[in-house]
Amino acid sequence: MPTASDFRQLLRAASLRVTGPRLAVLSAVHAHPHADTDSIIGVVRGELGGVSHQAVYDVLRALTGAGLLRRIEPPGSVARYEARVGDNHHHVVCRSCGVIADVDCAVGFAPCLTASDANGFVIDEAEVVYRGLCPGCSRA
Amino acid sequence: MPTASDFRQLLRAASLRVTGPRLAVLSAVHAHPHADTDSIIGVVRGELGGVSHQAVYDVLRALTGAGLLRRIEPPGSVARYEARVGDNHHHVVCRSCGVIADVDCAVGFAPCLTASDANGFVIDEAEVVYRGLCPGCSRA
DNA sequence: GGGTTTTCTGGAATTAATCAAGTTAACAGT
DNA sequence: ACTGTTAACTTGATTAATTCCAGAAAACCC
Repeated sequence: MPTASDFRQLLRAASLRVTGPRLAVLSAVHAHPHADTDSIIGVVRGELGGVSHQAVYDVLRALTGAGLLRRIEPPGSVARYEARVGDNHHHVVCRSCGVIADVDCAVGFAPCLTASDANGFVIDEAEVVYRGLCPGCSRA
Repeated sequence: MPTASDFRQLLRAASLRVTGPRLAVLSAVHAHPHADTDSIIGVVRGELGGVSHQAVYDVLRALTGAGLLRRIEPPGSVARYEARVGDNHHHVVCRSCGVIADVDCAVGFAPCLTASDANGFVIDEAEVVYRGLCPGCSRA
């Protein structure tokens, strides 16, 4: 788990000002992968006290834009954020309880990126969402 | 393009009552693939006159549940609907203008369904969203 | 430390979608 | 065809997530 000083460096490296809300959001997302905005607001407020929801929205947007966080929008869910960036990984969503887990790319390269017919689109990324049942729900 | 009588049969085969709003929604989604709910409401009202938005929401849910329509939720967009169901096809979203196009599965079978490590999940489906630039935007 | 620029606060507004109660209409069975 | 039952639709309010806005605070370059 990175330290506050690591987060500070990440922000500086991205030419972003170092602020309390930003450090707290980075820490919260590292500690709670796939958390939605509301949960992150809760964690951040638990750490810093009063922080406006708007600040968290702004921070999430800035950090996502800078590539320090990744925003995912699973079908049937609000936006969620994770700190694993830069590696080509995907997600599996449980049909029953909605829990999300990471799934590494099966074949070692960007999966399915070579679509047969892209209708003239220039494709640069493919995101895969798997659906199924998590270990707990598949037992029940 | 299917006729009103085709839609009627589809509804009956799914044990759904045949109503004006349902026929109009089926027709609208066939004519406008990847349309969002608001656009569909507009098309349906143009055809039938006054139809409540709630009716359209209800119809879309019923038809999706019956497998007559498919609901997609592209990142950064509201829910959209399409009439192509039952074939394993995916979508490409233009980063610039947001237009959506169909992409057939590259390899002929469910792509990437064989994830290397699924964390114990029982995976039964994989949906792929490609991102890139549409022909128009890639020229500009 | 001072000035500039970005960020945060507080509150209102927007958008998508759902909920709820009552009315209307489809269709199965006579 | 007529009627009863049940599903579907209407109307209006409500929730949830997110964004917009103007002003106050604070980060950081010098």
